Amino acid sequence: MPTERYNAAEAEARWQKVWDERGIFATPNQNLGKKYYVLEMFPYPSGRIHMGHVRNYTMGDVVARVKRARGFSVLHPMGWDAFGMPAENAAMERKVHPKEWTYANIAAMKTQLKSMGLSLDWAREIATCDPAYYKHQQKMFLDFWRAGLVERKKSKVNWDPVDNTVLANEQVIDGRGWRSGAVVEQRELTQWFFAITKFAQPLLEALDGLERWPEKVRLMQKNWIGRSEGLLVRFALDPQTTPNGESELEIFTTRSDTLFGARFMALSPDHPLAQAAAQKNPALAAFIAECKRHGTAQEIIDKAEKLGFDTGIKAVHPFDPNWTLPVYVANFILMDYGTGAIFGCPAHDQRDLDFVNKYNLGNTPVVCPPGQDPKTFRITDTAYDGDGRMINSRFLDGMNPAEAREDVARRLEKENDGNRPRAERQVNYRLRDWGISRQRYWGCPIPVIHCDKCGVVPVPEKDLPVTLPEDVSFDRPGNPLDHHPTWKHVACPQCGNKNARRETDTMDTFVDSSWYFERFTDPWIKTAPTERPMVDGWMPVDQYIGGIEHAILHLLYSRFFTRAMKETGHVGLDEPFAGLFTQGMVVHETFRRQNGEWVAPAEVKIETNGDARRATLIATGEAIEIGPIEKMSKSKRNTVDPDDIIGEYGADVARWFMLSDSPPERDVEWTERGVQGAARFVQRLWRLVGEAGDIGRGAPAARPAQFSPAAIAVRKAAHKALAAVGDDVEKLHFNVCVAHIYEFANSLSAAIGDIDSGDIAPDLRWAMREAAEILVQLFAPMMPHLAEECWAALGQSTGRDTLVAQSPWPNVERELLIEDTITLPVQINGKKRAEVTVPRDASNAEIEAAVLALDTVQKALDGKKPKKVIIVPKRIVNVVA
RNA sequence: GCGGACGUGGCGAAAUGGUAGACGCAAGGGACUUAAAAUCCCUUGGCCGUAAGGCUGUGUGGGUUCGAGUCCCACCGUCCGCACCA
Repeated sequence: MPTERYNAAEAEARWQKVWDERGIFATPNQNLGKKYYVLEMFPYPSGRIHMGHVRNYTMGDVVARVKRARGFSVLHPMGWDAFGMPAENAAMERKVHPKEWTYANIAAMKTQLKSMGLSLDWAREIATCDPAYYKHQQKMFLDFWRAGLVERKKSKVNWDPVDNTVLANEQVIDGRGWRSGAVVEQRELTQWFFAITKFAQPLLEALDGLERWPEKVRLMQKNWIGRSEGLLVRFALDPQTTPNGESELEIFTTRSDTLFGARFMALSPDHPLAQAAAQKNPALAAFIAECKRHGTAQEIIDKAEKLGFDTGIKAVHPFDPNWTLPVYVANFILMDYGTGAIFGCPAHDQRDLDFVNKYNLGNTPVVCPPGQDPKTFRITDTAYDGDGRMINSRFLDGMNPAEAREDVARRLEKENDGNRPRAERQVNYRLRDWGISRQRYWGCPIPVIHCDKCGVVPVPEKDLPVTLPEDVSFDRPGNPLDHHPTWKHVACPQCGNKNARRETDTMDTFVDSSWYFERFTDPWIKTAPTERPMVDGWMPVDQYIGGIEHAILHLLYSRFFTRAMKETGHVGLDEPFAGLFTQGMVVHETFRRQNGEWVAPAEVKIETNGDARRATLIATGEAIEIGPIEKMSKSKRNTVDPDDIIGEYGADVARWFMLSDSPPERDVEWTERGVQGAARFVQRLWRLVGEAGDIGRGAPAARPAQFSPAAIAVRKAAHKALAAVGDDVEKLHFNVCVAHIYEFANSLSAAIGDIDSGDIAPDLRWAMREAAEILVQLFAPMMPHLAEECWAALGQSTGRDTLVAQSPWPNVERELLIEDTITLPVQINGKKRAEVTVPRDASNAEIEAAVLALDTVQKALDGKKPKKVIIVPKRIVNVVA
């Protein structure tokens, strides 16, 4: 057995080559048998991997390697989310073509990922910017369109007047464009939408079935979809007061029980009735213009006063023809929720109360809280939105609000306003349709042609893909596709009109990432997005792993997309991800110079003196302030480059440390001390396996029939660790797996230390070899290179020539987990006072007798009989004195 | 404002309602060494005690239970998500 230090750099490259040459991680699309699909969220090719990637892909790799060892056909692919803004920014800043920049980044990052030793099937690699990929996306766009899942409609968008582009809500910071800093305008543009709202209800309902998703993510999606049940009520208007004789106003409410507390009606500034009234009322027009000037940025909304303008229109209370309500236009009513109009019940809605208090409209409480006297209950500054009894509400008085809502709904449903009921029960969702149009170059072209005669015409399938032109210029602001001299000018595929134009908008990059996991199941098929037997065989993804930041957007879009693909025949399932795991971030201390400048960890030297730590700048010796621990980011310069770590310590050390310190869903702090601890353990394992292997070398080939107590002890430790790691890895408790492996290594070291090296019995030699092999197999998913090296060294003595990456997961011998005697803690009145050791199969009566015989118990009982003796089998005994 | 999660040694953390602190890091002591590195051994929640041992201890206060870090209620603190949604 070798005794020199394990040389990670040399060994890792060597084993990666072996895996590669033997192609052991390629998963053929045949005889799937027991399948397991493990996937990490694919990266954006920014140019370099970061520690977050290392953590994410290590977790996925552990799962993939364990499942492979357990006999599953494992699909574990990797690809590139390759479209997006940064490539265009690079083009503008560095005069490099987005495609060139993107593919150079992919090449660089692929080299980095390979150095991590991930068990990926690179034969399935895809890049979303490849026409061979986005061709199918365009095909599905057209399929969705035919299926009524794509709409083209006008909508308000965030428009950056400097960059000349639409911005997503996330790209608007304090009302300004994140890049240009320009004040963002609200513009009405005709955009392409995916009709995700058509699936609002199924997307909501299916959340309950996603049992292997974090509760947090399910809840976030539930809130995002935002279902609320209420009543659509048609208020009659006094036509004398409306601009064009309008006689009805529809509102949506969830509080129909408070109708008798109504004091006013309010319209969104964008409401048609408000717009019509403004035509005839310049002051109102001015008010509406003022409302629109205010952005939708959060800060503005928080501070904005509730403002209204009385239109002079009068609405009639649905239960009293003689009761009229003033109709206001108000700045806090959203046009795109409900009907864009409300009735205001100030006593039970804080926002409405603020409004009436400003305009002196008064309020009537209609729900009396429990314990309050209805005669004296008043509302002044704080609305009451709790439960209680109805008051001041005629026929509703005495009911609780839920009963009142039901009563109101029943009455108004029956009442008829000509041919329609006065009210209808309605469900509203907060979820909006997904606007996918982007005025950008580096994205998937929307396969549509605009013809003056035929309107909007789909690109015929034979003409797909619509590819991006490569000769584009980024010198002018705006969309290069629009500026291109020839690209957009085409003939209409329907009528032949020579003056038709291509759609120059491209798709949101979230579309690209909404189905890549389905493409991975057969990335070779050229004629369709998916090959049904394959996609149906592999899907769903059994374990998806990624950051919590995708809890809503990516994961909701993907759920929608899979449903849309099912409707158009591309897949056979609704939910793409059976199991989801959201991993925590990698965080690091921050360092600052006296002048406030951030300093990178590599530039800082840290000295410790007892518990005190002192940092200095290596270059100058200047004292450095050690700041808070924060997410690794370029701006704070607290990043650690995976290449540097892999170069210095090896990939196994990086992988082990990423798994060892914190539970995977929590943030993990990257520390030099921690990395060194992992590096020490790598060498320790190398020595330990060597020592155990030496002892095991003389072992008989066949399993001995009998084992000595020493051999049994070794075997028990091995099989206990095997069982524990096996369980915890299924639960993704990698940090606990790491602890079990440490524990096993410690006990194996101790066992070796106890052996008298003179004459070692064959059964002990056999047990040692078994233990060493189990140890290697346990850490192999986490430190695959070291494991291969150890496995090969152990194999020398038996002539075995296999890869640990291809060896089956060992079977746990359950009988080794059972002890002959068990030691039970003994409590007296719930406090632990003693221990008692009894045979495993002792009866409760025997245990009780043994416990009552204990000195401690005798003393505590002081001659009296215990009130009760509780015996929890194999757990604990509690004597109640 | 609404919703959710979390709170355990000096630190990262374990713990199906059943012996709190496994495992790692850091720290202290020791062995080996001319010395250092590397490695190995011991100690390490707090308080009292020479010791045996005792008391105390999972943010705070209550409760359920034979038994609570774990379940329930209230409060304090931290973090996250959503937010003019009718």
